[in-house]
Amino acid sequence: MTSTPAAPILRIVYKIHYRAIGNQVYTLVKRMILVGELEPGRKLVQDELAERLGVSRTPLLSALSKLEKEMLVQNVARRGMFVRRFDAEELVQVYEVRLRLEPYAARQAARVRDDAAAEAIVQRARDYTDLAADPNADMREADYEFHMHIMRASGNDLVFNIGSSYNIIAVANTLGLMKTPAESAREHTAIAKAILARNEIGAMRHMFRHIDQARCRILAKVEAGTDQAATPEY
Amino acid sequence: MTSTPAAPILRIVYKIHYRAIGNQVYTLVKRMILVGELEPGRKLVQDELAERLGVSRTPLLSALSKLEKEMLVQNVARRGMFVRRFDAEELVQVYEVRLRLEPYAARQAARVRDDAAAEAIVQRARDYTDLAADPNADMREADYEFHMHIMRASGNDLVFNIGSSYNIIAVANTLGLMKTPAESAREHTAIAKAILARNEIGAMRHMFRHIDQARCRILAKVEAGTDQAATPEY
DNA sequence: AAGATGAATTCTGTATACAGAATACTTATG
DNA sequence: CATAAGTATTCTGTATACAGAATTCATCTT
Repeated sequence: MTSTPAAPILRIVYKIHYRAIGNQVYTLVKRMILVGELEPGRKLVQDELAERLGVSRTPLLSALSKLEKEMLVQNVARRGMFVRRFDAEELVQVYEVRLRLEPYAARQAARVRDDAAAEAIVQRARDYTDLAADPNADMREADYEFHMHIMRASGNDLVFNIGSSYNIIAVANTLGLMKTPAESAREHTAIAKAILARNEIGAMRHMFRHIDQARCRILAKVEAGTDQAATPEY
Repeated sequence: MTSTPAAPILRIVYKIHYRAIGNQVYTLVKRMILVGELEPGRKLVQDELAERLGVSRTPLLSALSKLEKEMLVQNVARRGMFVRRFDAEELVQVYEVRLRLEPYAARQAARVRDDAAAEAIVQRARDYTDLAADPNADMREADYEFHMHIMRASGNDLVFNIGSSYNIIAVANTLGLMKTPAESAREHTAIAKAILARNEIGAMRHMFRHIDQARCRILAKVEAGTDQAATPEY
């Protein structure tokens, strides 16, 4: 933010966007998995996938390594990479993590006082609401965008990184375990409003409930008689 | 846990350990960074590092991709990979995340009722205490082991994965911002005892305080006049 | 002598090559 | 006809090769 007079400015200016193929491949494959084009359990034959993307196996390998760290693909030694399967049990774990991180993120977003970011969040809530009007729309992308904007606005890069890494948010919907879009839309709106109003506690609480409800819903499906408290202290 | 009679058992039995070089390289480079052999800001020249490890650049690239996702190295397009620099600000963010996840992990570990795991945690607390007797011992490894054992015992794979990915725990100590080993040793012991006693709430609270204190200490160093609440609700 | 210009070198990003494991296929064998 | 053995093929894991960007070094200009 502060100027650094001694720094060689040109370096930054003339550097036209260059995006390594490896990164593009990473984004593409990730998307292919999340939208279900590469379905869970499927083996990712490297030559095949590389050719399909028009690249060699080298950048593909980098991408798959990252996705492996994200737990989106699984590497079975000497057998290959497979799109990972998520069961409801694992989904619960994801929600346990989200339940701890996202309320904090929402609170920070409300605290940070970045009007542009707050507006962007409100806009994502609107987008979600608009899309929710269509009964057979795919809500995953919109949901992801809303939540990621909040994590971004929190100012905590690590939270943002974790959010985008383990964004099984999208996969959750695939399993058909989520609440109705209309319900979510209302909650998103409430969260966004609280952030815009700089209501830290409200943002945090709304987010907590939003995620906790989804979590409970999944939990109920996993098995009826879990003694898991509905709302843990932390 | 339940047996699957139809599954080909042999597959699992005869599969002798095979560990891809890529994974070994990943572990090695990570260690080299964490112990400071590859110091922050240093450029990782691929040929040089590959030769030093006795491998080609291909597996090294996979490893570096993963480390990039862990935020341990940074890739500057067309310039190379660099060991990332962590400032106190970023360290605070790490602690904000740990503050949300680790108390939960401790609570789960106390709930899970896995005696072997609980014993292992107690042992790590002992190891830490023993090492703390030596005034100029490097506590990082022991600290890491203690915390990771708890996350492992929580049964939540995602938490464990996040913990091992963003284990800037070690880097924290490097910056000399931590509390004294003796102090930590007492806290570790208290946490371990609570877990062994299946005291969920106690384990959670002890862990919370343990991390919160470290967090406050760092926060104090970052700048004296932060209005950040010492103990946020979530 | 300071700066600009251009050649030489280093190093990244990506493609290709190759050895051996895993798998599929084919042929023998009871 | 079912099973086993042997062979061919596919595919992973890793090494090597190569084009071009970035950097360094030497030379030239004013």
